[in-house]
Amino acid sequence: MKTYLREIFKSAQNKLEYLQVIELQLSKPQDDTHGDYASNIAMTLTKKLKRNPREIAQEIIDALEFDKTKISKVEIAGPGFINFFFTPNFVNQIVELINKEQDKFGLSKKFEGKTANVEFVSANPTGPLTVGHGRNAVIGDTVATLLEAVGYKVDREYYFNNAGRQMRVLGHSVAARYLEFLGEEKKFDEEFYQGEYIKDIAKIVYDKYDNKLKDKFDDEIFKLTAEEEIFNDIKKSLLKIGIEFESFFNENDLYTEGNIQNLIESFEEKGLTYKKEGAVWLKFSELGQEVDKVIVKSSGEPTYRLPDIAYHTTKFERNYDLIVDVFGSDHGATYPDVLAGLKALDYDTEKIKVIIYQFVTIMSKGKVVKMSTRKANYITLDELIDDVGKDVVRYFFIMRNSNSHMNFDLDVAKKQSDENPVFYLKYAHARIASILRTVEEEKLKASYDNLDLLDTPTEQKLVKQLHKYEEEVMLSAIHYEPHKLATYLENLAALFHKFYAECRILGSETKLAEARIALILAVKIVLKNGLKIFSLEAPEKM
RNA sequence: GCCCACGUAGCUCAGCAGGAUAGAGCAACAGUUUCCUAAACUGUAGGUCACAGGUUCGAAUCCUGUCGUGGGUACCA
Repeated sequence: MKTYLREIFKSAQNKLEYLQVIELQLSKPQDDTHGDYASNIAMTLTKKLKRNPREIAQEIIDALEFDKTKISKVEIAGPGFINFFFTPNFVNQIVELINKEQDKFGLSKKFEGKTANVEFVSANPTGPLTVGHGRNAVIGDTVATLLEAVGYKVDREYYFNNAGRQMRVLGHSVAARYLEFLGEEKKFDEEFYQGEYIKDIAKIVYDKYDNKLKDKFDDEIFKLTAEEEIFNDIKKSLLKIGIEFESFFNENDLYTEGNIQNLIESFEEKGLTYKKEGAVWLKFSELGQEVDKVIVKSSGEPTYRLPDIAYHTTKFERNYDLIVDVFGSDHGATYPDVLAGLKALDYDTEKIKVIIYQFVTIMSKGKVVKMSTRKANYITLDELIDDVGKDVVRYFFIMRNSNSHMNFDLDVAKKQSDENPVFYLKYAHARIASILRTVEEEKLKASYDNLDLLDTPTEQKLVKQLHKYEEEVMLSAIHYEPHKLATYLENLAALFHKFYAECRILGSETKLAEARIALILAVKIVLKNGLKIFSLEAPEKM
């Protein structure tokens, strides 16, 4: 529809010169008595032409030449909108197209040949994934799928750090629990990880080594066993919600491969570093940041900024066209440093897109649950999945804008899981499947010969919603906003349920029934394709 | 103090690439099953789009300020 309008406006440019210089904006009016598409072009021209907008609108309409079998009506409304109404005959052609393309419908080749790296989760192996990581995981995975839907070849990447202070404390925590097994009361330090899983890991060490590590509190075994066990659990949890990574990137490799050292030298060569109080500072103030910051501590250890920058240089060296990072709002202040550092080294930071999502506030029994991995007062992602199911968890985390603070009432989620919107979507799909089973028994089949019979307001709304699918996928992908597609699918399901209530198939005249079957087949395909982007099941029965 | 995000119906949130009368779900109330799945549909009620200015033909949407909420502001990651 939109393409056709652009075409007829283009041909009219010869008649009206002012159409050549102005950009044509087409919008979908909220109220359908205002047509299928509206243009504000006459209003934007008022100033330039110093004429009444309605008058200009009339002049434009007179200059437009269009096919009467496609456009049924063009009218001027309100202050000077030009409203276009399409014929069912033209609009309904999409039904056949969708049925022809099946699961390819909605996919785009716009970014074919381009590669993207999406980094997400990236939790260090110090404990099980929590509900908080869940939002990160699902946003990252869904954005990756959306990018694939518009043509990108995507690598999902998990970045982790198995060195450093956090991990030392983890090792000590296990060692302390291990000593408890041996009956030795080593005081369990307050900074140790409190979770029960530490005891499980200590038990594994004990089973393997008995009491041989009794006097080796600092032995690497504790840390290594912990890392291995915890990572296994993390991968299991991820698999449980349908997420698999192409690669796990170990921060430690940046040290052993020399990336860190090379990076420091690069900064030095550019004259961007200086020493002060025994530490190495980077001149962030010359890179558009407020103050200079330490990149190597006086102890000789780099701060987190250095490996983060070095890590991103590897992404550039791996030649990705697009680099996406998914961070919680607690990292909001660190990524500008990374970008500034990369820019100083002449990397094209335009390729980097950072998605910052706001934290999920977990409510239980009317109270806010404060989460801390170390203190072990958290709800794990596994527990949540077991409680409400994978699909509800996934949908819950992408149905809202990443920028919005989200409240998650655990009690409500458990109690009302039946009323979750995800069931509404699935039910629409299952309902169609059910109709199709019945229709088959009645020996009725889909036909595209009389699609123009689908002309009631309800049917037209439903068909027009199908038209929007491709654009919604594209917009959700290029703006990294999965929730837009979720809103779209809910609207589609609502329109279908309304159609179901108003328009029967069995009992209708055969030609109409066949056209309606074609329509619901198309709706089913779009629902299924949309649900697939979210990695949700599209059930045939419920 | 400074930086980032948010503030829309009782609750959870869409709408924010400026457009016509601000939407959905839940909760409340009233209806709809001899008829393809009632996990559905229809209707009623519910709003100073935090507040105050500005930009313009037009602002929930863009800009400035104020208030409120969350996060950040380390030689922790």
